Amino acid sequence: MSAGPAKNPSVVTRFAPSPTGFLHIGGARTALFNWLFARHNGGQFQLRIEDTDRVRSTKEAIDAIIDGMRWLGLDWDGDITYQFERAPRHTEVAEELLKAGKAYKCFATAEELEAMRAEQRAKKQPQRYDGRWRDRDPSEAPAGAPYVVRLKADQEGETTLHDLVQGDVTVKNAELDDMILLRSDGTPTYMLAVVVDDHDMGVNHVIRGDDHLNNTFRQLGIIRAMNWDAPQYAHIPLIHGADGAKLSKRHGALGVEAYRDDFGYLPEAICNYLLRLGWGHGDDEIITREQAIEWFDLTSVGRSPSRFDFKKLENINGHYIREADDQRLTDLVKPRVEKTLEHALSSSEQALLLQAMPFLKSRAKNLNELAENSLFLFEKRPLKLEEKAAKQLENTSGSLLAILRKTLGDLPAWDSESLEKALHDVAEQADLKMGKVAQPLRAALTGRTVSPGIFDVMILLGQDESLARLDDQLSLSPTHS
RNA sequence: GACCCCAUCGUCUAGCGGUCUAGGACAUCGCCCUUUCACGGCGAAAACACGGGUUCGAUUCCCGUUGGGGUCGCCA
Repeated sequence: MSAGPAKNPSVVTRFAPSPTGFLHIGGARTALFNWLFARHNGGQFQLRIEDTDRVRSTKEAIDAIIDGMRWLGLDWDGDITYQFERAPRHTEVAEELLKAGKAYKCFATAEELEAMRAEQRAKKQPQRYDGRWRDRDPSEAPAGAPYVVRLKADQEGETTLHDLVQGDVTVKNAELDDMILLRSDGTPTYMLAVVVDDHDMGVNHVIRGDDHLNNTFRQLGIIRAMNWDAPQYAHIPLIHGADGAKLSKRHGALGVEAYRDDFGYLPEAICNYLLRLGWGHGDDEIITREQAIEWFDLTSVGRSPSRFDFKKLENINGHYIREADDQRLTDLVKPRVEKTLEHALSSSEQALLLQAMPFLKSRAKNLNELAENSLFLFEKRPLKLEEKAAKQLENTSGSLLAILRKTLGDLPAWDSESLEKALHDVAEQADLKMGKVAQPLRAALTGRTVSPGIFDVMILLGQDESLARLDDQLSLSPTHS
């Protein structure tokens, strides 16, 4: 039954995106892992919007993130926390640290610091704040001069992080400089805010991108200064583009809504793909949400970055399309078809789409292909033939089409059995292989060389429409005119 | 430049000292099924980065090299 790793209902995870853009694919995976870990343990999964950057944070981005989370089925517990609203609390902690002598005021100007860094760069020294105000008294500063509050970080010893994914990572405390807690305008920085929020929200498992690994040591400094318990950390490797470099737009660094709207992927396919990127469960490839919840654990998360592979995503998406409910697919494909057709589908056309879905869905890897492949059902006569289809008909004798037209026209019953027999008879009489008969017929009926089975096509189209489309081609046939 | 992380087929991965003549999946290439295209089935090709150790024995442990990545903001 419960084959998965041991459960711990006290687990609290969170996803904390900054709303400066859409929910990108890497963020989606981080959210998924946090969600899975919480659900597996029967714990809590929280959503926190890190909107402390007032200039770059937008309402649109917040909506896009929430929309993306919902689409992927990643539901969170409780209300969304907006970090900016908690600024007073962050400031309070900074003041407390200041009072306890664990933080201090630094009056160095931005220009001064830039000069310091430039010098360090020139001397090929590590770039970090040199602690010039660490032991000076504020009275040494010009009256009323602006200042930032910095953490008085430990200079001696080293810190070892027991990361749930990366293992033990040790960094010398001397490597870390005194980070800014409060900006000169009094607003809290990200470093302070995350630590305080995670603590106050009871977050005990921080699962985030590898790019935060170095930050963790700084954050640990604040936690130590406050005498708080540190959460467990799990730094998951980043997703790279197909070329191994940082995920660029061209290589998939798009918002999840692009995967939904532009590429036509199903959320379950995205989740399955993302789950397998960096995490594995033996040889399992297709993993249901229930299995994922049951099996997910942090110890099986890989330590190396993985490359984003559209081909594999397409394959998985194709699998889920084949599995998906016909009505659901019809609803998803309808707007795409309507966009191409430039008019709304009538209720009978929608019914036809639904009826065709079982034959369409095994041939598509995404919803765009699905829509594209269904177009022949709705196109108005006379059909515009694809180049290959036109060529196919050119190479077909008009007499064969005429025989087909007559045979099919005389058919009293329009079901697959009758149609199959009719076509076989025609092929036999003309001494042709089935393909030589079916292909031109397909070209005439769909305008393409690729379609669902020819009998299915005829049934979907109906006898009248099928014959009419055949007539269209017959009237154009040189041997007939 | 400093610090940190990573390293199995083209890609995602299984492997947790002997079971490995290294398994699966995607992609690729054959064949089969077949009215086309898919689906499905069968098969092929394809990897332990390199060099040192440790060990009776390393893909698995340690060190180094190389190669990738991340971080060094009054951004998050």
